[in-house]
Amino acid sequence: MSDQQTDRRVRRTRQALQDALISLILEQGYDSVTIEEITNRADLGRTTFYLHFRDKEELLLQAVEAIVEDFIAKHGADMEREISPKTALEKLRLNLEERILYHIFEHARENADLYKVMLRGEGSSKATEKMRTLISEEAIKRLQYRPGVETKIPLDFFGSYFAGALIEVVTWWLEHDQPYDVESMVEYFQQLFIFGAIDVIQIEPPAS
Amino acid sequence: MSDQQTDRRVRRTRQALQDALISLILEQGYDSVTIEEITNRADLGRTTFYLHFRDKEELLLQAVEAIVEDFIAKHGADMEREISPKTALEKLRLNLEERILYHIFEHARENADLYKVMLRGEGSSKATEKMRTLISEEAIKRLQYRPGVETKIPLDFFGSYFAGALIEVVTWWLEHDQPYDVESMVEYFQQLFIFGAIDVIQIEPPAS
DNA sequence: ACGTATAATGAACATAATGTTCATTATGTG
DNA sequence: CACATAATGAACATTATGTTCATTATACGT
Repeated sequence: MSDQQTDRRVRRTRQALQDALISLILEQGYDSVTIEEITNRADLGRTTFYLHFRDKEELLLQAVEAIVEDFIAKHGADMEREISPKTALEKLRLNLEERILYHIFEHARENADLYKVMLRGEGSSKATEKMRTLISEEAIKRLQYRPGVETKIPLDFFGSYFAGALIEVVTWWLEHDQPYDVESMVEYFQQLFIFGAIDVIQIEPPAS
Repeated sequence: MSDQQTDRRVRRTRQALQDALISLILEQGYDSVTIEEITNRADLGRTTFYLHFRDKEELLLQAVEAIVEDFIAKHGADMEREISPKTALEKLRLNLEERILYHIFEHARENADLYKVMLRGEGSSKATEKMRTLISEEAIKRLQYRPGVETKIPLDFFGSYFAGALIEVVTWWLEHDQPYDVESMVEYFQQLFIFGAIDVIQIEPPAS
């Protein structure tokens, strides 16, 4: 976990700067945070900042990378497992813990502050952009591995749709202080994504 | 359309500032654009900017409001019409021109530059936020008007899911220079949203 | 435990953007 | 054409950025 390579002082300093930036963004928004405020909050000299990062954005991007790496370290194996071909129905029968969606919501809950900043524009746009791309690519990868698939819906369209829906729902959930538990969120999302809104939208019961 | 109330000079100035900001954002990103660059591009004195807007963000937000008002002026009627209760299947039978989704993609195409800036973080986060909220609320409104609806999926969840998916897909489409025509985009989106990914994901044919 | 390498510091400075004031000029409006 | 109001640009105060450098503090290997 903690880099044995880098000087302890460096690790401490970077972590302090990162934490300071996140908390400041949550308090007053990304734009208005100054380098001086960050270093004050982190109890460091202003010049120290420039020893490690070029600007605010670079600091935030590294925070995003760190959290993504953390997720992959913990759940990379699950992700590979879930990619192995299954029908949608089979996937629904997986245990909660076997579903990657479950781990995503869990991870978001555990790192709520950072996720809020990463996902919604309260952070820098490039940080959000990075997350979006990662999720979209992951969704596309899952689809590509299915050999027999034939569909008129283009892969990137599919990826964007999935990433957009997921990120927005996670963001909404965090910003409203997690009004439902993780299990429910996974349920709702899978319902809507796999079976669509047809059951939700229609008034009459489905023609059985 | 063009306010008969306000001085022609004011209209011209504001429009010029707006256009300058949008084009500059698309060239170099929101953050790095300065007031002076905006007024130079618009061929105006720097002080003139402060006669109309407090800062960059206010200017961009007004641009967003303007484009939303433009959409509502043009398609507000269609939106009301579509809200009148129909089953999902009935909705699919509507003519393209009767579907609000169609007009959304069309409007995005016609105002591609502004939409790109509004929707993705290349603009300020508050602008994006505003659009997201508007779309989410509209989606929720449609659902609420259906009296008999019973579902375990919370309304706000539904709204976020819809808004996230739609915005992301429109953004992807614009940023990739509209690789499919409007009709196809509407088709793809409706397919995925209403009937879900089950047809896309599964390998075996559905157990009929 | 010690010496060395390297990190953190704070003062100083140059540069650049912001936001305001004000007297003057230009331009739409009725 | 007269009047109201918009645009202008010079001047100025303020604030953030980013860099340099000599000095102090601290982690690391032996």
